[in-house]
Amino acid sequence: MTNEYRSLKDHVYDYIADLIDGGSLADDHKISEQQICDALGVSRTPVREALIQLAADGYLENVPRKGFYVKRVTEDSAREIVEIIGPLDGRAALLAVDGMTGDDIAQLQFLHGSMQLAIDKGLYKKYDDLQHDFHDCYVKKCGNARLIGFVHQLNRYFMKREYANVDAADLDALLRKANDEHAEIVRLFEQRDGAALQRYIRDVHWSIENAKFLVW
Amino acid sequence: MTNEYRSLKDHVYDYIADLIDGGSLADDHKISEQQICDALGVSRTPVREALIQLAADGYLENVPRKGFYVKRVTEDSAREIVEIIGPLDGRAALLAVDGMTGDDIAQLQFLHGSMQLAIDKGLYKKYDDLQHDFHDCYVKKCGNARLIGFVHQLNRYFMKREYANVDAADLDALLRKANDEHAEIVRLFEQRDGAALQRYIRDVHWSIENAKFLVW
DNA sequence: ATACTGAATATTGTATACAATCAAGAGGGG
DNA sequence: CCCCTCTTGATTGTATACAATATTCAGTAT
Repeated sequence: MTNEYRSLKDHVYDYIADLIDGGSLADDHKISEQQICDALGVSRTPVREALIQLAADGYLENVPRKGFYVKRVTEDSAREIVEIIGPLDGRAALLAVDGMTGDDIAQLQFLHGSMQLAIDKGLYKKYDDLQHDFHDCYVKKCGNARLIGFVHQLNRYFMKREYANVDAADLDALLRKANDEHAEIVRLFEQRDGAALQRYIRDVHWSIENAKFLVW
Repeated sequence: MTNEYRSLKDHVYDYIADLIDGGSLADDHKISEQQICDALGVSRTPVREALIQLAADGYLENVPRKGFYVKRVTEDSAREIVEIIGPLDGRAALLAVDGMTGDDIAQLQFLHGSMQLAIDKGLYKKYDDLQHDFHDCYVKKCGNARLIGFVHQLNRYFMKREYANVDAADLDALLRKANDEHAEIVRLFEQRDGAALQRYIRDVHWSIENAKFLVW
């Protein structure tokens, strides 16, 4: 039996993390400590502790004597993420492949189909949600908690993509190409070819050359 | 002119991080908040804030209602690190290669020579220090702060290697092989062959197959 | 000697208090 | 009208206080 006690700090952490992940808090939004205190009925101590942890985990940025701000995706941070995610996601697939059940692979197929549908209907936000689920489907089975944490931290930013100033036809083509790659990934999982999976995800699906087509 | 204010929390963070990195705090050691307060003459508030950040950064483990403990390298965490470091270190080399100056490469050569000397003299701890410097020499030039942070977090564990229960001859052979690989890495940097560097570091130098020879 | 019990002590988690700094706005001079 | 300065109120960073939980240890029973 593990220790299931959760401190107020942990509750505050979840509360703010959910707000950010759910999109309720805009980028660069300044966190008001007082507002959190009032909303949850706790003192500033656990709130500040949660904010420090959120900052360390990449959710927030702490400007000394100014406060905590929701970390926005700058051009620089987007590049940083694209430069790292391929090797990590690919490695996760390699480590996960042996543990994937038939149900897991069926789930991948389902998500691939759902994404195709989302593209057809122009539901780009929905596509991003599904893409997140798709990659998480194998990442979470890689058996490496630290790797899972790294990938989750990076994936949070992909959930924030905005397609506002992108040509619709370009975007459509971009997503269709990406989803064709998802089909290939499913195929390689079916074949249990870990080495090929790692290579394909790392060098093709997340290729640095493709990065310039990624949009925020 | 940037904001160079450093809070007490930041000083406490550095103080404890240095203790851990310097090896003054044994694995599993329980951090005494009061002891830190007395040593630095501050109250518990900034100490606790620093401890929470250190835990989020992988230095410490927080057991609810028990306290903060220096994170030890278990068999599991060692495996986790070995599974991740290759792809990241290799990618860092790829990104760094164009920015490496002649001085940087001379530094790599020097460190390679120093490591050879350390092996000859049986100074294995010294070897680990130099190895850390060697990899840091290019990692820090990759232009990706997040990647640098990840690799540093992983490298901390390598600094903790203990060679107590390893056969001396085996260890000697192991380190000589590793340092031969360092020579090849230097050569590839001289040739500015980023693609080959990435492959070699990821698949040969940090190959998962080699992992079983790594010792703690 | 070992294993239990409970009081005494220490430590953690949280609330509150206070000093230092920041942000916003009123008023005055160019 | 714009810019500067000063004042006021809000916010951050830190110290202290206190309640809840954990640890230690003396005393007792087995």
